[in-house]
Amino acid sequence: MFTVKQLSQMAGVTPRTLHHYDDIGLLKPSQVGDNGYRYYGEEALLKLQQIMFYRELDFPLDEIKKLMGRRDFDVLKALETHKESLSRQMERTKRLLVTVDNTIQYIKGENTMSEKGLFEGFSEEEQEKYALEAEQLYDPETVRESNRKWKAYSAAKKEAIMAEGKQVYQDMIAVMPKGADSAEAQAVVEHWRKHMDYFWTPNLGQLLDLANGYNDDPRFKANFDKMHPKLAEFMREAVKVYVGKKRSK
Amino acid sequence: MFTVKQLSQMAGVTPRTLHHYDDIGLLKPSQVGDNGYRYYGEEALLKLQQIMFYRELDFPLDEIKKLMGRRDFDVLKALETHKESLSRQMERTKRLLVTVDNTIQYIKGENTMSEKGLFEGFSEEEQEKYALEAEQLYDPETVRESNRKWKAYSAAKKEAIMAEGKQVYQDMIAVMPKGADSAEAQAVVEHWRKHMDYFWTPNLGQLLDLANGYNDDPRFKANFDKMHPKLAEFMREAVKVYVGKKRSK
DNA sequence: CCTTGACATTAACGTTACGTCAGGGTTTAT
DNA sequence: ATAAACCCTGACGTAACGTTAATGTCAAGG
Repeated sequence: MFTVKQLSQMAGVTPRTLHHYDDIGLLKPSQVGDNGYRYYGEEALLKLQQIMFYRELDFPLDEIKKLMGRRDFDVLKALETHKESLSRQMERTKRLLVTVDNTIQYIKGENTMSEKGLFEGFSEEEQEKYALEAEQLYDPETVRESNRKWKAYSAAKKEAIMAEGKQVYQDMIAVMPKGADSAEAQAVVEHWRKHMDYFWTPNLGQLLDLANGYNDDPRFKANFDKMHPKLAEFMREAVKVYVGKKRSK
Repeated sequence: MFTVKQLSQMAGVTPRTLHHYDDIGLLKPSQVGDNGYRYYGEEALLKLQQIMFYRELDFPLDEIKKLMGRRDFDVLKALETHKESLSRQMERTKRLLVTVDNTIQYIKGENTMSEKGLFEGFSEEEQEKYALEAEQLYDPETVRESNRKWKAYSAAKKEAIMAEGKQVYQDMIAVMPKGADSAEAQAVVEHWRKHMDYFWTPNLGQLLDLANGYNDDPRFKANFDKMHPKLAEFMREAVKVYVGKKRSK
């Protein structure tokens, strides 16, 4: 017979944990003394080890409770289910990692930017850094072309282009009340498309990808959010409509 | 000015969430009416979007609170830290997935086992299934040799070997009180090593790997736990001592 | 026998980020 | 005027214990 402390040390948990398991009826002591002391036997140790095995797998306690002493088949099903949830969790974590990474890159870019006193949002370095990843996300050739084109511009020209870009987005915000499928919004999208020619000439599919990228890429998203919190989303909608109309023609 | 519901719908959260953020001082309303109603402005929407961005990355609220309106450099550090914790989480989940998978395999094996009425723990099927993974964990050639050897034995011989194996483990349990470095325990390890010859002849490093495998592989672990909850661990210790002594000679 | 230290008990609050009533005002539309 | 829809403030519930707090028990030594 073991006392709480003894058992807890053998199993590598705290006495409090045993109290808790007793409270919720997951692991009752084999005996209880007149003094109220809990006493556990060998079989309790085995049970506790089973419990801890499932705990390591992140099963919640009441799941474990239902699982213990069940037939293998049920356990099997539970494990399969659990496996899927673990898989989903991993996918999610993977995504989060990418996002964090992107954001880190973004902030680093923004830092260099402000150091160099460039106008906010799309510094040259940022463009380059972005290009590296963009090559994987989008089409490598077009991205490289975009970069070549951009670099060829003079500094003044660059600023003019950026300013025009900002204007486009401001226009976009202005027509938001009209709705993404309004004539006004569609006109701005048209303008935006022409503006893109400074970089490269996207086809309809790439236009969609770009609008989606504005939402999904945190560096873009952050810049758009600065202008208007709904801008990125609105553009996605508007571009979707635009492309839909163009294609149906 | 937006009411709670309006803002909540724009941002995709519940009003309760806004109440909560107000309570903890993470996002206060821009104004509060005489009736006690909360009213939020555009800037609150921006802030909320920021908050939700961090929330998506699984930052706890008080972290976000500290982070908001901080200089980029601090945010960068926080993100780097967070990235590491995400990485760790992913490693862990990866490990759990492997374990769950192993366990599922183990249970399936146990089922076939009992169907075929073989003695518990190490059925032939189980051996084979195990071999597949063992080839990746250990050395493929030796594992294959082990399998060839094992298959060559008659059923009676197999049972005899298994029985001897059980005896070895019982002996091991018997000497546990003496300690892993006791002469008695070391003698049993010696015996165990000879016993392994029925399968193959491990060198010292492989001996260690085996003992570790007893602890890390859930199918082995479960069988060992049936005999004694501390057996696997004790064997690891004893074998470590054994190998240490042999090597120093 | 008494004290001391190590151990045991129960009770109850703290943690995280809200969900979910409950009870009761306010605004808006009909 | 009245109902629908919305607002408010509590306050409990969640998961799995950690952490005091107040108090009882046991074994050993003086």
